[in-house]
Amino acid sequence: MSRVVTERKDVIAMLAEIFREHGYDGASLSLITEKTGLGKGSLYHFFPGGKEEMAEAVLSDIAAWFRTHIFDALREGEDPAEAIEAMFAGVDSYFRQGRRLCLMGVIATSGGHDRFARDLNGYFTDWRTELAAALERAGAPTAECSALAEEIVGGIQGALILARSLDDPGAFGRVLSRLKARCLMAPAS
Amino acid sequence: MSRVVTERKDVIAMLAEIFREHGYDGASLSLITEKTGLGKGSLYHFFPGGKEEMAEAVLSDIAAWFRTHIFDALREGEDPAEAIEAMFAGVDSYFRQGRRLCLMGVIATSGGHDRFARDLNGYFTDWRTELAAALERAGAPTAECSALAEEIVGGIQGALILARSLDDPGAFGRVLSRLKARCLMAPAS
DNA sequence: GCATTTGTGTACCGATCGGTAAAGTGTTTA
DNA sequence: TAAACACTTTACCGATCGGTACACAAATGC
Repeated sequence: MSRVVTERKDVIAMLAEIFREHGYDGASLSLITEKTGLGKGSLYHFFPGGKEEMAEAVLSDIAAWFRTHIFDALREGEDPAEAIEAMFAGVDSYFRQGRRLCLMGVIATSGGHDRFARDLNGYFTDWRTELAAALERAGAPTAECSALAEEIVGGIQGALILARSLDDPGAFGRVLSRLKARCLMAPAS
Repeated sequence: MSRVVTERKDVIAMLAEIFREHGYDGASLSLITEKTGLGKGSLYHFFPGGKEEMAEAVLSDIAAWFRTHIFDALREGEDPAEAIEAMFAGVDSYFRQGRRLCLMGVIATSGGHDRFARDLNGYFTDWRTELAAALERAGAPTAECSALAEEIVGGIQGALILARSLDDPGAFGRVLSRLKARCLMAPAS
């Protein structure tokens, strides 16, 4: 049944926060052991590939979350406008109203981003593609959809950086609602 | 007169590219000595405070560039609309059409961002403030200006991350031109 | 000329880096 | 009950980390 000891998925969740907070290079093994409460032995038991496998596991975990909670809804939702609205709500919640960074963005600006280029590319490509398709289904002009999706996906990343840099999480929500307004406006245009 | 040997400002320019490319933690002293061609002795002669002073110098150098080339023009330009247009052109050029990351953004997503929080906050605060003021002078509705400026400054950061992650520098220019269009649209609304 | 400043190269420091090895502790299964 | 498995602890590895000390060379000032 439910065990008290730490399972792999719990470790991944903790690792995600550590990488988010300190970046890939900044997340040293000693920091990881300290924050997770797990010794190196346990860590290398779960992730024989070491730090790189840890980050890989976290990234693919995040990618899976977005796929099931955001992208799939955009693609399969009956009402595309509703799915887009749900996307904004989900994003706001996932990034804790601007208090949490996007690990994909963190890795993208990290030195060793080449190592994870495939994950990053897949994540942003999927998001852009699915959002563009949903926008079109919602009635936005075909020519507009791809560029608008690009603007929104990028805008979310930028808003997170802005909120963090200004030490003003509220900036995230403000930008988010403006981006959402653009979506609702597009079909009418 | 002009010397062949490396001057402090040349070192700062090289350091900027190294930090951009590898992040703060990823830019090791050995990497810095290799890329700059300067030994530790020279480095610590220019920057007695070590790596932290190097980053500090780079950040204040960047802040100064934006102040003189972007912010001042936004504030003092006779034609605010023209100054905004120049801002977009300057930004596109500065970030090499999306092939260069913003070091402020890189540091913001870096673990040791607390150390440079003041620089980051100043940079983004100034940009937002000056752009909002220019927008208002250009005829945008007062209530709109601050939020629009926030959206644009954030949008630029996000576009850089997107361009890097998608390995598609063109995405930067596309988002940039859409953001610019929003500025030109605002006064009319 | 000589002294001073400015810049450089080399060797070294302790601390920490990511990673390994292997003995030990449970818990599960046959 | 005993072998098998899952997980942890501890000690250790060589490499690299950021930083220091100091002798040394090149330019500069008088």
